[in-house]
Amino acid sequence: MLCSKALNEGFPMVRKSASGRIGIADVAIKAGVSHATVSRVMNGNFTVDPEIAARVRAAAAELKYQPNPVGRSLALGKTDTIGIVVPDLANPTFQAILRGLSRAAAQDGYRVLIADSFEVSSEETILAGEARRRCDGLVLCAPRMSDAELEEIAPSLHPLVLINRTTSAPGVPSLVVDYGQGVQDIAGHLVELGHTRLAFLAGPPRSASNGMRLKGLETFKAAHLEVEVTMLEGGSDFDTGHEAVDAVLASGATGILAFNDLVAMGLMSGLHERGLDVPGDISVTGFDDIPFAKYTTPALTTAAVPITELGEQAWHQLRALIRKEGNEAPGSSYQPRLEVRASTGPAKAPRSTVHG
Amino acid sequence: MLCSKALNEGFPMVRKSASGRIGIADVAIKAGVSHATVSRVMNGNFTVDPEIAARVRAAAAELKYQPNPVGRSLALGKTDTIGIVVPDLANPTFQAILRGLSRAAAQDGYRVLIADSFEVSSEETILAGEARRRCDGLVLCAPRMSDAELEEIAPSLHPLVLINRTTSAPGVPSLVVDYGQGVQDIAGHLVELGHTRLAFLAGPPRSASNGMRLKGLETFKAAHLEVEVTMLEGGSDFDTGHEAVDAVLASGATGILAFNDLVAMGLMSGLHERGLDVPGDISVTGFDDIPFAKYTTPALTTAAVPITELGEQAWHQLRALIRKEGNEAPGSSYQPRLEVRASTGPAKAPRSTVHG
DNA sequence: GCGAACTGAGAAAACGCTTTCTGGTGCGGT
DNA sequence: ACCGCACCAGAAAGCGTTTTCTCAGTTCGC
Repeated sequence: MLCSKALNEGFPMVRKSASGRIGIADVAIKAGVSHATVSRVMNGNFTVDPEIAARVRAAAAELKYQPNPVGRSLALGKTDTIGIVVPDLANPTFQAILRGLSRAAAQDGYRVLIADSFEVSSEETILAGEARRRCDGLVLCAPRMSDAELEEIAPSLHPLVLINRTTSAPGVPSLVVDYGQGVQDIAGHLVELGHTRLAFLAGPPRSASNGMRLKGLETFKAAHLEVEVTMLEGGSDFDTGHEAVDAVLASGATGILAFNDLVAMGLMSGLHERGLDVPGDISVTGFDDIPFAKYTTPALTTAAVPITELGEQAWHQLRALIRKEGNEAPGSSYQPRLEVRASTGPAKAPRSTVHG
Repeated sequence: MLCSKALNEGFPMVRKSASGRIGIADVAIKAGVSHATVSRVMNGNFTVDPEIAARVRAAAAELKYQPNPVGRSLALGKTDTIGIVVPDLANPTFQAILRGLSRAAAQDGYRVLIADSFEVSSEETILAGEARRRCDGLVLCAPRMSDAELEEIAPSLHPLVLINRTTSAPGVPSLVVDYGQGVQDIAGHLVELGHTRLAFLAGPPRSASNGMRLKGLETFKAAHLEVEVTMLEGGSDFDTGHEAVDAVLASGATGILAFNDLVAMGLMSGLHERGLDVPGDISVTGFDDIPFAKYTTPALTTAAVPITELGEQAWHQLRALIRKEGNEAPGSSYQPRLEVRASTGPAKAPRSTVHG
């Protein structure tokens, strides 16, 4: 008590650079003008006498003054920051989206704040809310939460853009890859090569993109009754593929559609260890066309998704929302492009069905 | 003029939720208490009558009130956010660091803001400054800027931790991987296998970790005069390795130390296309032990770096700095672990030197 | 030569929160 | 019964900006 009082007496309202960091006030004092004028100069407001402006600029330079972004944010009501929530930062797909988003946003002077939900869907809601409050907008990447929950929180997250997920909440653009068409293209490719027994090594159950693939395969099966398609449980990483070898062999399939490139690579590796030849014995396909896919042995047949571009587009959509351009949130769909490489080849010996 | 005046008269200082978003004031009004009390309740201050606290909590819940982090940040002088600057977000190494950092920081309630300098060193200084001002601390990842510049800006960036780079500026912990020892281990492994002609496929010239590798190789050469080591220019990605095939073959080396796993994979892919066998004809090694390394064909011999852990440790160091624990910024060095897999084998035919 | 319009800069309010300061109430001690 | 102390909640002062408001000093027009 006494102490603090004594201190205050010794230091009567001087404060100056109390926080240690120099602020607008210091510049104002040094230049002999008011805070307001300094602010005007720093923001390029031309209603300031050029001579005074020069003096302020000199003072600012000398003190190496840089405006405090937090103060600015509070006054301006914007942070020049956007947030992105991803289910798993270790996943190359989300890394690529993040990269595209970050690059595009940076070009407009925005930074990105990341939030990794580690695939636990209950965290997503909280993370999204927190991130949104600190930012001017949010990108929700393949959220694992339920449709109902997504729809419920969407309004409070606006401006919001969704990647690989849709919602009926209004004003929320969605950027989705047409995984359904992609798997159909891949399956078609395998059938053309003579495969009649296919297997799909599925992804994370809660993943919407996995759902889209499953739906695509249903469509495919309906159109190709002669083809047998086995569904196998899986995941989204290497190890999933590696551990699925037994299940894959047990299925008797000769053409394997892996959930994504990672799973395909794990699977190929496992098959190789068993002494099986790809594509001699079994054809394997991936999805995404991650950079590595070109360089596996054999090079992986896959469906290329312009994933970095997706991140970039996400920023453009979000920017439009932030700027309140009444673009009615179009959203868009991306068609994967079949990329035939060396991991697929003619079926070895059709076992269950005889053609021609 | 007249308009605005009329407006003000009609709306005399009501404001309420001017920003559209509900604030502490709304809760205060609803609960019939002051802002201060709401703040106290929200922050778990127990000097509030339980009954009033309950009323406030009810009001907050009903209005779905969430404190505005920007206002909080300004008042508290902290943002609960840290920044990380990386030279290239596409590089798996930096992705892994980011992941480790993000995960560790999240556990302490901190978020991370990313800044990608795209390998242009002049951007780094600006990005670092901007990021730092928005955050409570900064991680500078393998900065490409000069030692002088780094030392100059380091004080203004404090709390700061460096990854794979050191500086003489005080109070800046450094987390470095001992790449020098790593390449020596790898080179030693190749020599044990009988290789006497090695080649090093270098990384980005400005990369400090590349410098450490070069230094390590110098040490190695001094200790193994019988071994010839060719230096080849390179980079840090797949394509670098893929395009280096000619240079590698021209060198006549039988053991190739690639800058990292990516380069090694690209190289193996290129060699495979030329019909060369790894490790039959040429042994190839990588560095980092990225997740993919286990799954290449042949599986890649490499030096494993606990890179995610590095990101994690970076957070712990930064946290200590933020909390002003006087830990005198120890920093630490990580030893890579040689991971022998299938991409290295006995030298085919020692050409220039004959042993025992 | 005087009022109106204009210019430019300072004063002050606002942004949304935390925290110190202040003051009223109720209690216990003497 | 009175003084003092502890308690608790409101008032207000920050935090570092931007921006509106205000007002003094000019300039212009008539």
